[in-house]
Amino acid sequence: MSHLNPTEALRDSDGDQAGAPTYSGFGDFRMTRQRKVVYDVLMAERDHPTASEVFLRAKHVMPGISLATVYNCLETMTHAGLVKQVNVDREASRYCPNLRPHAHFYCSECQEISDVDLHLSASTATPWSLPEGAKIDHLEVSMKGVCPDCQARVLEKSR
Amino acid sequence: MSHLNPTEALRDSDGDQAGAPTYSGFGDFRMTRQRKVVYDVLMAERDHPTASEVFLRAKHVMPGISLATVYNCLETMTHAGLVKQVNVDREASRYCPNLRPHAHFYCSECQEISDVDLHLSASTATPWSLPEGAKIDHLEVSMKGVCPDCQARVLEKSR
DNA sequence: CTTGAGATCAAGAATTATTCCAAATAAAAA
DNA sequence: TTTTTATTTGGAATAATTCTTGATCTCAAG
Repeated sequence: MSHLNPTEALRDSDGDQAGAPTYSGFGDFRMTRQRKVVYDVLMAERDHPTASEVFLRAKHVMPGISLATVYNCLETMTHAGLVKQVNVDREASRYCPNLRPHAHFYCSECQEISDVDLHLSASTATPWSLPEGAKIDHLEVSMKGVCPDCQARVLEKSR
Repeated sequence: MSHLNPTEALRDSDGDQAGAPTYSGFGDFRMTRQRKVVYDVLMAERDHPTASEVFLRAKHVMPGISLATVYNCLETMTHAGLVKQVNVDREASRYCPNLRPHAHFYCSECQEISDVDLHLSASTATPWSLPEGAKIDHLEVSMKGVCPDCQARVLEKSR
């Protein structure tokens, strides 16, 4: 819940030419103009764009930004824990700013990815039992199937 | 448990030169010599090799086999449901012949992947609740962390 | 205000896993 | 056997991502 929007750490956030903005560290890294753009782009739509899609969107705001930089920003922010990297099979990584524990549902009909909340606490039951003594850093749950909307459409057709 | 070893469908299974073996379809595809080799290689060790690793192992048995063929075989067999493709992040896909529902645990210390059984039945609780009306075809659960062995070693050192 | 150190950005080359292609070969069907 | 179809192969092509290198930027010290 209470999680400071990291871009608030950026003073002087108007335009991208005017007087050079003053930067300010956020956590362990500098919230530069390009990083802010990338982050804002991710926050703007709650979908799961690939790096190239982020790149395209970022160019609207900052035409000079480079793909390499977008990759850099995404990696930095992923490490910093501001965004999550989502992988479905071996397709291009996707990124999302949803920080709550969640799984991803990939619809093979409309190719959209949606979030599915995960309820993980010491008490909730899981369908797996970990080997004694293992330490878990990351858990990734991804599902592939047909989303409710598409499923409805499919059933409709076959009537 | 009772799951016919698919290579048993191959008559004349000795050597790979002798008189041309007689082939026989298995399910929907031909169990060719190279497919048998790839499958046997996977069954031989219960680890999670990448396509290149499978390729290397397969060459011991059939020196002339090509990487493209290994990829083809793995894809065919994955579709046929004989092997599972395992993806961890965007690293090279790995393959395993464990057909039971299971998750994968990737140890960031020893880089080994191990299987974690999944108990999925209509009755078992899951930490997620699916959107009403969705149809699930595949579920992939993968974890990253430190396996019991490495964890023990780590704790040992820090004492 | 200038300078130095270190971080970040950018453009393109390089890498890596994987797929595609077209020709050769092998297996199944006739 | 002959024909038909599937499979194998080696190499080229692709796509996402990483690497490299020099330019640029920020912060803090002088």
